[in-house]
Amino acid sequence: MLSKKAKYALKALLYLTKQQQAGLVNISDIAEKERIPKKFLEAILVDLKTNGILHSVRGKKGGYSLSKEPSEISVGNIIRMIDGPLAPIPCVSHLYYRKCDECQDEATCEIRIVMKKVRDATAAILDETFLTDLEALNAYLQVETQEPLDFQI
Amino acid sequence: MLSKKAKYALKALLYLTKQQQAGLVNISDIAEKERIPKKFLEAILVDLKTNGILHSVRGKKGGYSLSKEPSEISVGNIIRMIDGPLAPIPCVSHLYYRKCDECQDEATCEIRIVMKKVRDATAAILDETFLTDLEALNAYLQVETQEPLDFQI
DNA sequence: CCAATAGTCTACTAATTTAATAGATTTAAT
DNA sequence: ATTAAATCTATTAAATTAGTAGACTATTGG
Repeated sequence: MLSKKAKYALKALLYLTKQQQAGLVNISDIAEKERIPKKFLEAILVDLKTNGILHSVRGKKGGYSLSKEPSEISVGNIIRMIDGPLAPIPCVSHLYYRKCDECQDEATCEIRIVMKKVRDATAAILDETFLTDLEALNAYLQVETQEPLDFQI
Repeated sequence: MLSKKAKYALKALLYLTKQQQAGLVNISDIAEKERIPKKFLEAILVDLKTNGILHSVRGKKGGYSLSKEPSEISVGNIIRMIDGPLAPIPCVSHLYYRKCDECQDEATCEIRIVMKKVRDATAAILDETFLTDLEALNAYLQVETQEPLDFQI
């Protein structure tokens, strides 16, 4: 499950992507428009800043902006920053590899193989979806609302 | 993240699959061989029984066995029984659909579209991997241990 | 029938993670 | 100097996860 924190991060970053030419955007603005608890959002933005994708200016007229191009910030990156590994079990993570506590022998663990497939499929999607893609998708959905997309819920 | 509980369930069921012709297998046996805390395993097995994939006999000489063919029990099924939806957010789940709390408008939520892709890719793998597949994989890994598989960790 | 063995039920607890909140501090603009 | 904004430290509340304890019930074999 994606945490609320990660979802808030995605929403905030997407908002900043849309507002990119507006310059600095302040926390209260993001919190209000995206309905994110302000204090919680504060912590999230500091986190994203520490991870190098946000830039901030303090004081009056201060605020946040993206410090990288939205075409270079992937959903996978963002989720990893907030929630950690995409992998369903630690032993199949690329960037956060860890031996599973319960695992007797990694080399002959069948569960591991299946979960590796899941992690690879997930990463293939999330690491190739960038903020610009979400922005484009949003624009599309706004217009096509009358005629809904054909995927099944 | 897959919970330990779900992982224990998978291990227990795989053990029962391997022991299928041995008839009934008791909790202590599974717990010991798979190194699962016995009392915790008890609860898990009751859960799986309630979900209709295990059969049990009480009393001396009692124990557990699969109540369906291992070729009909998918990893996806098992995980859903223990951890709930495969979907990373509730609004893209097929079997456990729920509106996301934070969501203002589902129809124009970009995050939803990406997460739907992830849920579909995950389900495609887990719903098509059955206990028999894991068993076969295990047999393969046991033999080929000398020459490891060529996938990357 | 009774002792041993094995599943079942109810209840609790402990640890961890998630989702915040409060309040003081620092920085910059006007 | 005042105001608006980010930042830092600390705490808390709720939920989830992982596990434990102990009494109860059913079956078998002597």
